[in-house]
Amino acid sequence: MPELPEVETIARDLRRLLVGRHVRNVAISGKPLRMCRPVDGGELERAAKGARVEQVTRRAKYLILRMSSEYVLLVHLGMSGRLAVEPAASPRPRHTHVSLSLDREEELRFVDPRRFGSFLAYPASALEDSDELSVLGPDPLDASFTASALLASLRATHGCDIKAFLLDQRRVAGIGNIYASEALFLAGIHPRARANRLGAARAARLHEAIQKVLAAAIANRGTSFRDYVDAAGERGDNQRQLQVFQRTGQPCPVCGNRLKRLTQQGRSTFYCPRCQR
DNA sequence: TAGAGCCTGCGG
DNA sequence: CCGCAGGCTCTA
Repeated sequence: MPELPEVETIARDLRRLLVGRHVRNVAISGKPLRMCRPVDGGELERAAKGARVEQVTRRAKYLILRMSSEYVLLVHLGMSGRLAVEPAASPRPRHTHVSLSLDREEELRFVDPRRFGSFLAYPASALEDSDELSVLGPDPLDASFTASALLASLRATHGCDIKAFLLDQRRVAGIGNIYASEALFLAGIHPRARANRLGAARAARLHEAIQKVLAAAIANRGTSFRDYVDAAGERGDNQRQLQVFQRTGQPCPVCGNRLKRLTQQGRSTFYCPRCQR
């Protein structure tokens, strides 16, 4: 469900809500999360129990909570994950897999019906070299993500579609299915175009489109297409800005042609066959 | 570099 | 009942 803009919105919310707060207790559902990996309750307790939240940051689609224990919590929301600060007295939602009780009678809850997300604890010193972060490409809003870096990365591929390239977190980290379609539309590039055949001019347009689409989505506090909500339970506003995502059959906002859908890597792609070549 | 698989829930 | 869903990992 959440891509970079949604995770960034949650990170900003949690920064305001959590920094300086103390974790009193840790409770887990015991159900395995991503790839059947159980939440390590012991490690979580070492990391969080009695510790203070010092910093909240984001890397790609990961949230990073730096704790006073010299541990970090590394959270991925998968498809259906939610993180929210709620009154401890409120009933825990179905599929609450991790619950950190805080001061002031509140809880930080990780709710994830499909369990594609993950909630991990790492010693802070081991975070950069973790399996999760060490393989990630540049954050598309980071200074290291330049048009020429994108071009070089495109040229290093071996014939994959540009859509698949954008979803590959080792190439660029943070883009998901919504913003891949939206960025390709804005750049006028067909989703089936070969990544390694894009020239410098088209790579530069794609680079600009990616940054534009993501920055706008962050400014709008994310896209709430179905059930994404921020850390306070509020919906985002960016769904009004989407040009092609889930608009099969509707007129292209630029040329009026019917928008189409195709499947790549088992995921839907939405595009305008006339504007995108 | 594609495809299957992992899970639950929703809407047609 | 079916297909689909904003992600990722393992396999061949």
